[in-house]
Amino acid sequence: MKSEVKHEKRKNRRPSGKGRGDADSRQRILEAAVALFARNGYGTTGMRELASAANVNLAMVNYFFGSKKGLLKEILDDFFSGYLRVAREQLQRQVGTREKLEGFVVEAVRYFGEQRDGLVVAITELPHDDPEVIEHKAAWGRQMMALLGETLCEPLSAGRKRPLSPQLIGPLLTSMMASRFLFAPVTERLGNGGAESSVEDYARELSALVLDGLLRDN
Amino acid sequence: MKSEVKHEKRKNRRPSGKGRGDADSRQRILEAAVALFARNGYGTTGMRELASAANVNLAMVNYFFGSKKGLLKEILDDFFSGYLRVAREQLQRQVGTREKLEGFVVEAVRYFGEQRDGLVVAITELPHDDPEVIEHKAAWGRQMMALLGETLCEPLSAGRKRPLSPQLIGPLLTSMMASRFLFAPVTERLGNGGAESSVEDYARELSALVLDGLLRDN
Amino acid sequence: MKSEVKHEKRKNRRPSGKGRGDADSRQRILEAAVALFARNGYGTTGMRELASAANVNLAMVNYFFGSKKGLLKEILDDFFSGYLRVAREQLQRQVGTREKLEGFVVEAVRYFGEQRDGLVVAITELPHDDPEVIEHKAAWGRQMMALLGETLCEPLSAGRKRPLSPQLIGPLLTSMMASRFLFAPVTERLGNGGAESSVEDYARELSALVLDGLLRDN
Amino acid sequence: MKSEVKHEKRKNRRPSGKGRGDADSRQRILEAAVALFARNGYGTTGMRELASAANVNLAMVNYFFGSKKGLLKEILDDFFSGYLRVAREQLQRQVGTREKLEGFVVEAVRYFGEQRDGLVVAITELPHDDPEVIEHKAAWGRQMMALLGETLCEPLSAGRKRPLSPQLIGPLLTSMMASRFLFAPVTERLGNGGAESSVEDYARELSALVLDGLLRDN
DNA sequence: CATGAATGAGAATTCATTCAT
DNA sequence: AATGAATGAATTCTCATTCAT
Repeated sequence: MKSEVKHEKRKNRRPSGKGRGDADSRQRILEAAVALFARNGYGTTGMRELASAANVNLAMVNYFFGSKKGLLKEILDDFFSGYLRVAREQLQRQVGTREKLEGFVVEAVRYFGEQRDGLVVAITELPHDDPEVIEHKAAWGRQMMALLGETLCEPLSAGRKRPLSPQLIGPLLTSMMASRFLFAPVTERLGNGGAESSVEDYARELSALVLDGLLRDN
Repeated sequence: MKSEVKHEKRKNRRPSGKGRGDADSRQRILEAAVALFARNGYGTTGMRELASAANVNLAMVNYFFGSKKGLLKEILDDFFSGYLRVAREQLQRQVGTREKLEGFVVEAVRYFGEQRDGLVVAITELPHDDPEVIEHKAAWGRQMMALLGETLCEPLSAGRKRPLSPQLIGPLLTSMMASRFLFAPVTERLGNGGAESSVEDYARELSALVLDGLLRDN
Repeated sequence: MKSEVKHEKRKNRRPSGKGRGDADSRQRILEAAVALFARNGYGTTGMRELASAANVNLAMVNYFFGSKKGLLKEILDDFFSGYLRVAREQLQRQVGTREKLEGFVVEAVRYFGEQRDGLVVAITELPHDDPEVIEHKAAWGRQMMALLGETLCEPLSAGRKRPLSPQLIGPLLTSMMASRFLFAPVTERLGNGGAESSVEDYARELSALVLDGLLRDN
Repeated sequence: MKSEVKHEKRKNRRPSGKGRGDADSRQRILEAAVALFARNGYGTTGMRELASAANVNLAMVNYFFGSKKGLLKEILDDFFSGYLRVAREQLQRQVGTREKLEGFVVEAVRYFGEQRDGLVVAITELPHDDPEVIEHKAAWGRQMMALLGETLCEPLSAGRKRPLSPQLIGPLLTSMMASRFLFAPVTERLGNGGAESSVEDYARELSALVLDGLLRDN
């Protein structure tokens, strides 16, 4: 309550200006948190574990983020805002639909690859309907849906019997692109001999699969 | 250790035939758990919450499942074994590849629809690499990969420059089919006016999208 | 309360007369209990652990002994009654004091060696003043004190300035004879090269020391 | 693991100098623990009981000592280090063997009298071979054995047929000196009319018996 | 005798959070 | 900005015990 106000002000503080190149505590917490939440789950990760991984005092987490949930919200916001930005950049270009989609898939997959842990946290927390967090997710979802509706569903639905709704392809595309990263801990255990393709190849392959299905009018 | 053995034996017990219409405690725990884990996350759900939802004494959870993690493992096993069964039934039929895939998607989506909560638990716990749980997931993954390799990747890779690996399409197909259920809590918040398509329609639509992409040789 | 009555009756039951040579459950429980209590402590040992070590159903412990504490009391009684019996046999003989004492030390040490676990339980539970158990211990203590007073303290005090009280030499003798067994888990860790003397030698050595002191060379 | 390090540092903290006459929490816990463990046994004493006896919050025990076992280890270390110190002070003096032994017995008994509870905990936990605790005990045992070997066994064994090993007389002397305190709860129940000798008298009497034996009149 | 289910209390531990310094 | 102490509630799990079968 009161702490919300407090850390709202602190949110964009700079590293205390000591001139040291030392990464500041706030950032270290964020990095440790996204890594731990991704690997152990939000609920399972304790704040002591987190504080010691970030090499900060336990009380600093609440000092900077107000609460554990505030930390989660910031992680989700960071991830979703980046995802939405990438989507906007690609889907609002003035090019053909195929090109738009290709660009979106390639760049979104690249983003996912860079933000693996953020992605995993976002996806695994998606279905959990915590009252404080769910509205955050819905807000981002709304924006993404609107974007997809305008830039993709309209042109794609043109030649189709049944129109494609953003409610269908939003989750669908996101899930597809995320699949590799979501399953990574398991597929790595399967010992495929290290023949794992690069993220770039994965993006291209995925793009092709997606496109030639979606573009085919049925 | 020793308790593992014990409740292994208890696993398939019948309701003790007391003539009471009262459902078996073990089953009630399982049902309450899958629902709560799906909605709140495994780590976030407490055993008090769970026990009271299942209307059993708190200690019964440990009595039947040994630990909270044991309960999770059983939920995961239940879901994955059903998924694998459905996959086998559809993919090992002696029909064309298109028909096989259609059958798989339709039936798997139906299964996912019936086991929404189990699906959500399985997916959201996928990336969390708990040492005790990860091997369970890997074991099921291996079987699924083998099945997909034999029944899908081989025929599909025939006319392609680069072969399709089960490591790619396993996660991909699963994610696609799961996407609707995974995002449900968010999409429901978006107020699409209840114009949600039925699971059957969803399955067919998905099947079409998947197929015409995958079958096109590029 | 009511169970006291119940198991009082059961106390001296015979093995159900099936004619099988199989040691009966009650005995197995007793043996497992004395071993576990000695090694892990009474409070630390759980009844599940006990039941499984004795290879009996968990409920059988309460069936036979009424409660965990009842089991302890029986163990203590078993040990103390045997100790008192040995003491009586040796100390009430019509021989010289030295011979009496020698006999007592040798036979008591032998008994301790045979009942190591019982000894350890008795000694380690000695100082713990549980209201239900303490009277048991006091009752045996009284008998032992009386015996020592009559048979040892009187003759020994004859030529002394200050008389030897049973309150002094009772604990003293018992502790001395028990010392080897009490410290065994630690001394075994010290790696004395296995050059451990036999219980018989230990008894003789101890007897000499008790009688003539450390400074006397024998 | 990580918490081990933390409270290692906390170990020798001073009372935070708040000017409050209030004794340090850590110390209060230690004192309450040694008293309760001595009277009820380590396993039987609960942490709620302990916390409320020490008048601290339940969580402080783990905060300061990491675990209940950590608390036990510290209690044992405190007692054994003091015992070893007393032994060193007396046995390493440059005096005759008789005088050394007399000094040792008198001072050790005095120490035992001052640390009754610590003594009782140490002795009653001696035979319980908890993997985490046993090495602690063995470490102290080794040092004591070495000391006794050098300072006592060598001179004493001079005029003897069979040499006296520290493995024999270490436990023996310790047990003898501890006997009074170990049996106290029982002997007090015996109602000897309060004619209990002082600790100093006990020490002297014991010293005489040890040196010259029961049969020698002194 | 023996069993498995069940119970409620309690175990030790960890939780997220607060606060004075 | 940072710290260590402290808190009360909650955590998972185990306890000894009971009971119907």
